[in-house]
Amino acid sequence: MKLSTKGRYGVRAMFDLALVYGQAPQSVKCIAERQSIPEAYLEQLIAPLRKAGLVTSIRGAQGGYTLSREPREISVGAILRAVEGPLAATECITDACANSDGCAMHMLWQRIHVGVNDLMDSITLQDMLDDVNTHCADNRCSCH
Amino acid sequence: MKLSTKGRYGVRAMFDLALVYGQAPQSVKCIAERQSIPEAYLEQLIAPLRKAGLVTSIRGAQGGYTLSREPREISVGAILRAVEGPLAATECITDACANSDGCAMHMLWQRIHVGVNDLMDSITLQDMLDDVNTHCADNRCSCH
DNA sequence: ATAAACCCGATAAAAATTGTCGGGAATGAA
DNA sequence: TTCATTCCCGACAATTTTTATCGGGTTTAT
Repeated sequence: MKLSTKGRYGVRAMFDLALVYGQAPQSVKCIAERQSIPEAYLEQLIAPLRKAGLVTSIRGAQGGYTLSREPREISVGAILRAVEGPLAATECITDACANSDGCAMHMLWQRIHVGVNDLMDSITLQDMLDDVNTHCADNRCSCH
Repeated sequence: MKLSTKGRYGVRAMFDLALVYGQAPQSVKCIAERQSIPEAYLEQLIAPLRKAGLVTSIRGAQGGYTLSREPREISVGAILRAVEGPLAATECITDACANSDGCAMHMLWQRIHVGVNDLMDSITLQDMLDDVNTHCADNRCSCH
């Protein structure tokens, strides 16, 4: 139950885009530089974010990425699922489970799965922007 | 954010012990057989459980392991932390974070860390035993 | 045209996970 | 006492996942 750099990079990149929401598209290069993420790696991570419909790409010179909807409508859960796959899942959850009829183990994994997803979905990029305005002197600070 | 087999095996072994709480100690061999876990691997997983004070070992013939306290007092969170290390942690959480003063990223990881740990700590082995009695025809069923 | 930038698939290095193995130490029972 | 059982410990090996890197193709503003 840890967060991989994949997940952390993904959220940081999306938060970076949230900070300039409504402005010009941001190139992978710029995001990577600001967030100290290897450029080629971030490029890989942003692909699933696009496929999940979380960012919109604009190709060609002066192109880049923007959030595809308001920060309020993008949850951390959606970002993590896009880059990391199902959260807190076991085979019990993703595939069919032979003993799904009341099995204590199955019920446990289910409970954890739902709990973790609810938690992640309850936090949006807008919440993070609000945190910045309320608590943060420097918008550009970034924990790795 | 997935559960490794380490974590799943750990919980299953502890649940197996909970089912016979108050009875004779269970050998690693028996637990491993019942739960279809490689014996030598389970032996490795049970060591940290003992070091965390969750199980008590009895050495020698007819020895084995028992829960070191009531199922009600052992949470899934405690089990997972024992075998997998800190849950949902980033360096921000475990180590000191240079930008811990109000950084939006740090606040996010902190929120997730607390949320996940609260969730895991809110479920005990007794809760699972109750599930068995309420919903489960066969006590021995086990999702992998 | 040209440079900027997205897009895609293959590959490689590093780390973590998932085991396996051999032998030592404690203990109950014959 | 002797023996089988069982916990205990450290080292090692196989596999998988993570974390990248690279080369080349496509699109588009200037």
